[in-house]
Amino acid sequence: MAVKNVLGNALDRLGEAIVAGRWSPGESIPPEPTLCSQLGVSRTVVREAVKSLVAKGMLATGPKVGTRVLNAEQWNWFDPDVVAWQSKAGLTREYLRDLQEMRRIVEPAAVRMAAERAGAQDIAGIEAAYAGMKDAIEHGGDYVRHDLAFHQGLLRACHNRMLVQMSKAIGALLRTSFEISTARPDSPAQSLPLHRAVLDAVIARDPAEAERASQRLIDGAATDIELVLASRRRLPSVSEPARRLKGRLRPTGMAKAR
Amino acid sequence: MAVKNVLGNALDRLGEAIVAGRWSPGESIPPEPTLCSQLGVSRTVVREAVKSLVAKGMLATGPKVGTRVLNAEQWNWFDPDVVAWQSKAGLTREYLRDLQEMRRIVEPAAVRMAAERAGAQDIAGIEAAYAGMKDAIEHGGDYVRHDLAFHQGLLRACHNRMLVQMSKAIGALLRTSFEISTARPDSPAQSLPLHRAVLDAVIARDPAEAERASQRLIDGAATDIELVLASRRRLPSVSEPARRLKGRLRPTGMAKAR
DNA sequence: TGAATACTATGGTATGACGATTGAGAGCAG
DNA sequence: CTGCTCTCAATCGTCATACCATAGTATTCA
Repeated sequence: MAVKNVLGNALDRLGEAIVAGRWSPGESIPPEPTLCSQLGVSRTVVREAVKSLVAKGMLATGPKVGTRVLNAEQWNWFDPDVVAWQSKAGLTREYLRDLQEMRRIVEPAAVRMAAERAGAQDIAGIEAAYAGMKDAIEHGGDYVRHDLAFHQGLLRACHNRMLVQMSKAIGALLRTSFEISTARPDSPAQSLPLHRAVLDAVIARDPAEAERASQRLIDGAATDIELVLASRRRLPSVSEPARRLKGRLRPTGMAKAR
Repeated sequence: MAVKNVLGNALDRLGEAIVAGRWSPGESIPPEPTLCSQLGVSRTVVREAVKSLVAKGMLATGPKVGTRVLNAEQWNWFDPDVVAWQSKAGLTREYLRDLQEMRRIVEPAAVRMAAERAGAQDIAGIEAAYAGMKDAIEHGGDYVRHDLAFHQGLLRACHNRMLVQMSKAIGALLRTSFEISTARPDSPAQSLPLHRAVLDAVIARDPAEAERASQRLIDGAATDIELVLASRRRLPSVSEPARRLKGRLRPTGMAKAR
């Protein structure tokens, strides 16, 4: 875990605040000098952080008009940072729904392509991830990490830059569905054979079967998530203003573990 | 068309150079002072431009190690700027292929969802775009713009933030497929009824039919593109270094139309 | 010869100054 | 009193400079 530099901290805090709904879309965030004191950094850093957020489609700036928060539809939802901030701020119902729908559409198709195109290296990587998952279940260990690697390997094996992009976002979904399986400890063990089936179909170069197996795998995770979505009274929602943070952002500048 | 500020120009020139393959992945771009003189701007601007590119996943920086170009797989391919730069640098075979595959997967599914969820406003927008397309064919006019609006409206009507994101990238593909129809002037007229069919199915709230109609529409465009891909001897490719640009970047600082 | 140390190139941060743009209120005419 | 114009000021945009932090690289010494 490396420590982040000053800019990284400021960027994260701003990004998290925006994603958490600290300011509603269209609203202006405080002017640069104010942010400087609130974040405890120089104007240089504030400006570079803002520039990064502009680049991610979250802010728009203009002289005199201030720096405004854009509508969430314009954010780069495939950006790893945006995904991380959203995950930290709390996965809303809408976000999980969007993510799940997207995954349901993209992953089976990508797996189908992977069955046609995966190279030996791709398969070796996925096989290693599978071994890690199995080992984690049998002897304890970091299951999520290998699960992530499995799906990411699958997505990468389709050799399509656009589709690979989505693996980052899907990662957030996987993390959540594992969070959930805390309540259902048998979940990983149950889904392991489903993973195996996908991998076997890819190795056998059977696109149709690979697609079906992938769908079964995703549907299993989907029901898990829906169970929890239904059980939780309410999820933290972007639409409810983060009134607790109404004061200034905490101006701590201490290095943060990543 | 508004004029861009200094940062916008510097950012575009850097972004275009990177996308055009001016430096290969892993290679360091010139140090900041060099970029300052090459681009004719202050270090502040160079740094903010670099920060934007870092935010888009194209660069990584570190003290002493320099600023390195990341592998193209890590770029935010759904970022409008990245798409624009790639389009300007020349659409490579691989890029068009990736884009087309992605569209083939996503758009029919999105249209299916749109048929279930589209509101009156969504449909009104798409209907207006269709009218624009028809008018452009019959009386001349900007066909592409309305075609873009049509598909973008469709994607937005599915009310899924992730899927909406992709409309930006698909726009680049549509522009290309229209560029192509210069060689086949009847193409728009032929595809108009296909568009109508999609819209009708959405209005009728018939998801299955909407999906099929969308597939027909996309396949039509796909064959057009493949024809041109096959006819062109070779497309400008990122893999071939942009040797013509070997000297310094042109240091013109003039305002540019956007 | 190898390892510890000093050096240096390069990005990271802070500060101050001035320019450019535009929203908003003041002031004037009708 | 209403409506237009015009000035003003708030805020971002750009530049310049200085110094710090980090990590390769060279140098020196055992």
